[in-house]
Amino acid sequence: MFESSDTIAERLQKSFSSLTRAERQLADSILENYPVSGMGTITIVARNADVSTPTVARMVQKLGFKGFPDFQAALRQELRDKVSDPIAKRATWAGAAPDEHILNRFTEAVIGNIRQSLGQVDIETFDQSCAWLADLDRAVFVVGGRITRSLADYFFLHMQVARPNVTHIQSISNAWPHYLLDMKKDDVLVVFDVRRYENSTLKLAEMAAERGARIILFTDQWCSPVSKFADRYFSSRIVVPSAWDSMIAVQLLLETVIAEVQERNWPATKQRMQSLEDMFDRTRFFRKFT
Amino acid sequence: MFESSDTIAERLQKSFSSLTRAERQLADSILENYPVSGMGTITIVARNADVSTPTVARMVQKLGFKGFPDFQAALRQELRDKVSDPIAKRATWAGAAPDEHILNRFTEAVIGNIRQSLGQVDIETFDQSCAWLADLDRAVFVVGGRITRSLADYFFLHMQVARPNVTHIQSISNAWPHYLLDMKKDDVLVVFDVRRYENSTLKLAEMAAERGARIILFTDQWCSPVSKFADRYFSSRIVVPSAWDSMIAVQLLLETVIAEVQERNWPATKQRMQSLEDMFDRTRFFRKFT
DNA sequence: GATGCTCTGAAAAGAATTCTTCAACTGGGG
DNA sequence: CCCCAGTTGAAGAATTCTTTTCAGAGCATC
Repeated sequence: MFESSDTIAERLQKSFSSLTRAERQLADSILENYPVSGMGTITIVARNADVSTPTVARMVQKLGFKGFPDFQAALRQELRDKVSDPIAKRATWAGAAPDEHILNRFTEAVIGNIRQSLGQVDIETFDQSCAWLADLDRAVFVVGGRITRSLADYFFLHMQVARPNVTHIQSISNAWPHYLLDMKKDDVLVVFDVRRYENSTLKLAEMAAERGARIILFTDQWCSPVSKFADRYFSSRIVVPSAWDSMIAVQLLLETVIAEVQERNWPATKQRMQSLEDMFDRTRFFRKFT
Repeated sequence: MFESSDTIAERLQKSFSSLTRAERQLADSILENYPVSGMGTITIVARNADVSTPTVARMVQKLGFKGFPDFQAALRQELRDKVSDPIAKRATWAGAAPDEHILNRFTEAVIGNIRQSLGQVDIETFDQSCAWLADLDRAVFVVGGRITRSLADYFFLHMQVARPNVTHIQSISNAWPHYLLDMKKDDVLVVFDVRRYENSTLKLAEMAAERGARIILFTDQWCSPVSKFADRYFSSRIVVPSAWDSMIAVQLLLETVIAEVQERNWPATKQRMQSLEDMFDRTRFFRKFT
């Protein structure tokens, strides 16, 4: 009678003529605020439609469901499909490869991560972080961990272009405390910490906080314990179909922060970039074209 | 503590830092497919998040609800409001920010880059590159440039987990030629080179090619001259609304390659990861949870 | 390395819910 | 006017869900 692909709304309309008076009343009520109205308990759904619970139970069975919970599960699934993003469901990314190719599966997951991570970013956090980083009166320190050291390095590199007074606290040595000597109140410490969270990073953050530094943390969805000491933090989703984690969402935030900081300091940044170019020209490390 | 006007998503984010490990796992699961994931019974919600039912009950109380049914009623009300809102808010990435905010503009550009870059990937190139990298008879060398050194470092780190015999040719010294001594025919050299292309990288690639190494190149859309010597290369779009370039598309390809190589060598990779974990446990550099 | 603390999930008690039965009702036809 | 088929809702039984209790496990501290 029903196609298994039918939505519940379709089933209701298809069988509307074979429903009794109270059942039609119920169907109307469900369709009226579809699909939310069907989400409560059977008691609530019944009361909203001014019918009795057995009426609801009977009707969902008429619709081909085993019982009310079965009906509701179908409704939830429908909503899930509907809400899940239109962009996410896009055609495959690497057009030449089949859907199941790792390129497509991986990219799909990454896009999802980006969406989620961006959706959770607090704008005030972003703007304030950029303001601190663009403030030339504050020195900037950057520290990463085992996995995130390359992110820290990347961030350091670009901050260095945008402004003076940036220090990368290399994670290789135990000389960390030395850096703290130069850290003044209101200086900025940018911390990267993802699973597995590192004890030494936590200690460093704690001591920096004691010195009155502003701490900006980039972490994953499970949130590093450094957040206790952080003035602002960004948490990103990093799960991909793989045995380890993807840094893409973190890097995206990072690049955006860099872009914004450079923008805020544009005159200075521009001049620094120019000087850099000049020096490159003179050293001939780089090729001008091709 | 909470405004009564706060959405549940906001409450979850606000109090995320005060949640425990299992609770964060749960919060994450609820946010992942918001708000549908919170709609089932407490048992279902708990199972989806891989936590116990008491954890769910405890968390919703922390969020200021009287119990799970109360929480769910609030969720339903929220969904009802959202659905009935006639002006469906246009989809932006960072929903809280206006369209013109740098977060949205930048992300939009990055997604475009990813789409373009992925669309141009040749599957044979991808598969062949992974095959070479997964072949334990070949040694792997990695080299980056000024900007790409952190990408090279990231790649090196993860390759090292997946297999033995990986070398990162650090760009800091002039000791490059030394590495060539160990490079045998059919070994693999992974080169990163984006604008401005570096002379020393080009020279290195040329000499490696002479020794019969397989060269895999990651470059930008304008294509480094190293491509002359490369057996396979990936070019990615890297333009963003900023004075410099975005490495996101490159990094995405990179991570996908890593995922595939680890997959191809899974038994070995798994064992190496296990050993690594064991060593971490013994050194106590890392925290197991929280 | 031992002690105290917090957190977590298993299990059970308590509180809903869902389902079933059955009597009452409605409206049409004899 | 009465009867009957079909429908409806009240009440109880069975099930499922929610909450509480409690013991074990992991982390921090000394």
